[in-house]
Amino acid sequence: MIIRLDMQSDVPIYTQLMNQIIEGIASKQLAPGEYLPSVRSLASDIGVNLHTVNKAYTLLKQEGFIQIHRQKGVVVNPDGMPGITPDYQHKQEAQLRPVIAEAICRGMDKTELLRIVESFYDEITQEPKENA
Amino acid sequence: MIIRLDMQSDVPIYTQLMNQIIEGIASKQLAPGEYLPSVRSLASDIGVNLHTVNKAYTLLKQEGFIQIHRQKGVVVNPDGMPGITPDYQHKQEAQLRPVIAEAICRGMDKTELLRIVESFYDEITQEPKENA
DNA sequence: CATCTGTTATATTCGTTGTATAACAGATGT
DNA sequence: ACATCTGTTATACAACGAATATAACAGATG
Repeated sequence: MIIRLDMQSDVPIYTQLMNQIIEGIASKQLAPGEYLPSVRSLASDIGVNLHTVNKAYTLLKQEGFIQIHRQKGVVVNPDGMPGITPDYQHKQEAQLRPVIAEAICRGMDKTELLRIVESFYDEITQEPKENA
Repeated sequence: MIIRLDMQSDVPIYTQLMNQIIEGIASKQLAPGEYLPSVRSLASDIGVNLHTVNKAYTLLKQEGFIQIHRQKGVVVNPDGMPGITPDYQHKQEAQLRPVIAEAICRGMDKTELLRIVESFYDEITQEPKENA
């Protein structure tokens, strides 16, 4: 999978990494059971420190997206993804409300907003386009 | 309008302030032309520093949600809200994609996600419930 | 036994967040 | 005139987070 980082972004690198891996799983470019690069090789590939990658992996593990095996490496959780927990629902609400509120302020129609969300949903689930 | 701050949150205070004012406008608890408390009085009300409120106000002004008049105070933009600019669309995509991707990972159905977005949209536009 | 894996421990640099004072400049009300 | 309100600006400081840089440890593998 191709990782794109924006070093100018105010979004932390480890967060960008987490987001891209999660989107990779959502788009089935990464399948459960599939191995991810080691912290050291990924770090050197994308030109960041080992600890930055390790932080992303550790957080993804805590949330249940991946498993980390001591001397075998990092693997997309073969037991499936975490479900819709109450904690997750709260996090999702905290993320969605401000976005929706701003859309309303700017005069975005409800159907228009839903259309946008739907199109992103489709865009993500339709990829595995791996080859660009 | 009632401001609720979570001092334990990892979301910066000035961001929480911006979000709540934007949601206040979206829910019509705050109308265009309406005056907001001065930086000093709001800061003392919610128990934070003057500069923290000032930062929120300054950013809201830069984005066009409010106007700041030198010696008269801060007012919700009476000329209307900012529209759907390309910059805004990019920001919105950057905010939405990770949320949608995680929802997909966790097995959230498209119609379920749309239902959630719609219910938040309705919840915000249906308030002015001011009295709790 | 060298080499790979994740893990842990320090230390350092840098930017952001939030606070704390202080002062300035213009408008308003008495 | 004068006190008082407004936003604004300038510093300084403490605390934290992000990212880097080394180094070392522990277990598995070839």
